[in-house]
Amino acid sequence: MAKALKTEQTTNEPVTLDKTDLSILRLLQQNARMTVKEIADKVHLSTTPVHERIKWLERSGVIKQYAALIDHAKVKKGLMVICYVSLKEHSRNAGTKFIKHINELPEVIECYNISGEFDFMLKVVAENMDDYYNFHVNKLSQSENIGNVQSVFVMGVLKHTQVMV
Amino acid sequence: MAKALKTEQTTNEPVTLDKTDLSILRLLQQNARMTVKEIADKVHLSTTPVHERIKWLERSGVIKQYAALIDHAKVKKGLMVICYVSLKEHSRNAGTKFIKHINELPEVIECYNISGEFDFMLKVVAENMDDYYNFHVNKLSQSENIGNVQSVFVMGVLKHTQVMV
DNA sequence: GGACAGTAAAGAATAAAATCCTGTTTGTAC
DNA sequence: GTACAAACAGGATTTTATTCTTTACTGTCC
Repeated sequence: MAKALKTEQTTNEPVTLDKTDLSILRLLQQNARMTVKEIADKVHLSTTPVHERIKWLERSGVIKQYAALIDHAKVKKGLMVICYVSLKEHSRNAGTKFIKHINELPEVIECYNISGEFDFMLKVVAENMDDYYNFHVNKLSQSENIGNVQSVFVMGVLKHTQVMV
Repeated sequence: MAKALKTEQTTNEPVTLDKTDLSILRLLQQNARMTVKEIADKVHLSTTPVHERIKWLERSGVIKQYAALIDHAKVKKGLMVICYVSLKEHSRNAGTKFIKHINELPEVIECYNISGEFDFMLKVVAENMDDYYNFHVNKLSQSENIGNVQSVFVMGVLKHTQVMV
């Protein structure tokens, strides 16, 4: 049980994954509830090595989380908006404050620092247009450092997968 | 066990969730491996009702998937790019072909139909700039119907949560 | 008020899965 | 060939999920 003994902790270094690791990852990305036995059958191994590999993938930080994915529309968050934001002031402190603000807004489910005209790209979910307008005017724009904001509305989700390896 | 008897199948209708359902959802969005017992303790119920509620959330389609989330950088997919695409021709058939193409490209992990200047927004992961360039030139642009393509590079992930309710 | 139906939950029994332990196989260095 | 380590199989043990049975609560009809 070599991998089990590696004390590889969460650093930012990429790790080396063999064919079996990748097969296991692909299966778990699609269904995190798949049992070790089921995975073992699919990768043609017994449960022990599969279990050890999964634990190693968790310890090494390759698998960073197991999450239940929710149907937006079912929970009355049918509107998705991509929202671009530029700041007026770009000091370290101003940026930190903005990020803190974003993290307190539950409507914002993703936020990226991006290249180009705007500073940030946000993925926002809301119940409907009124709800989004309220978020825009009363929450997002409350930060005094917000410059421009531009909204792009998502009209349809064509692909949304977790599988990337 | 009222909810257990509801034969609510996956439609697009929003469903009604009470406080307890929302608490359970919040926990599972953060950690899909949390045991029924742990959840039960946190929501101050026994395992039975919690188990039944979870099963109902699955059957009704509120929980659409359990997924292992991967650290991009760890699996050598450190570069994330937001990619805008407009098509030359907008017929139903041309759109369908594009979507089919997108679904065959593993680098594209998300694809949205959007409002505004471009038709689609793609989230793409690649190993590095060369890898992305190769994707852009040899894969994405191979569709004969591609008009404009614009790439925005993600310089940092500031927030990425599954929790939306 | 009291019987009744419907709903929600607790507690215990059972089934299934994860986890751990022991030993075997395989490849490699000496 | 022998020693050693990595990777694995099979089975024992522990933990968890699932099911079953019983109890408690709520509102309605008579």
